[in-house]
Amino acid sequence: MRSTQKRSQEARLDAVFGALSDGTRRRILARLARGSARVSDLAEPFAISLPAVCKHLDVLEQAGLLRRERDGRVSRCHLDARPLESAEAFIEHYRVFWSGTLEALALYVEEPGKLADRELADR
Amino acid sequence: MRSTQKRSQEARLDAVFGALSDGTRRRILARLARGSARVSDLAEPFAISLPAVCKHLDVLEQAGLLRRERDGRVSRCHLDARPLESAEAFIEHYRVFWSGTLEALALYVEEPGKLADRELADR
DNA sequence: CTATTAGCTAACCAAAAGGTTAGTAATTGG
DNA sequence: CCAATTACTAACCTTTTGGTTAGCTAATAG
Repeated sequence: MRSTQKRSQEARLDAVFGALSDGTRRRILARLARGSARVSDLAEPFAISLPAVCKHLDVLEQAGLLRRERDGRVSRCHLDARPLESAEAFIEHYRVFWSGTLEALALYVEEPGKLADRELADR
Repeated sequence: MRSTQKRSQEARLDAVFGALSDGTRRRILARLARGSARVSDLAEPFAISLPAVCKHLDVLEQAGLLRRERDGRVSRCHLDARPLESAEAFIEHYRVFWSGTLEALALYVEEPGKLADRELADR
């Protein structure tokens, strides 16, 4: 139960960060943020083949970041940004380590383990 | 100058998100958040070989998330979370799409392009 | 009806990712 | 000095990734 939950959350993070690790996919997400679009519209800015774009869409869909809604011969693609929330939550734990105000980091250094044990427990 | 001092922001995001897309590397980062550690210490929790861990450390180092400081035969590894700031900045642009308060999203829908053109221009 | 269009599969390819074992270099403990 | 430890390369293997071309299906325009 706990381990199952943990695994799936880990797999979700794998998929989301993996999806974000490619510039083409990030550009597709940026395009979708302006509104839903057809596959051909999404493919238009790129110098790669349509099937290659389809594979990128598959990756985004697997990560839960894109939904496809088939209407006739047209697939309309929508952004679903919700999986980004867990990705940002992960990164957010490290904010203290880059934050301009070093008070929090100093606090951490003085009391090691306190912050880490609470927010960075093995996951 | 041999080392590329200024790396494109896109390549940096590729590297950072790619580094985060693996659970082993995320666990290594979590460990480093508790303090610097030797390579063997980092490897200890994992059922993989030491060279495999070294490769993960290489990936993290390439992404700028880890610094190695050789002291004798020991490499001491330090977290450098600063590259996460740009990763979070990227994700942050999409917060409006998952945020609980839907006012901003509604605003966006009413005036498409306004928000997107300002914050999500393909870079 | 026919031709075109939109989106996909299938099959293939090269390169990268993630792992292994074996071996090497340098440092350190006995 | 000798042996063990630490971290790393080198070489190799398998799977995944990101791309291709060719071909297929379903829907639509004329």
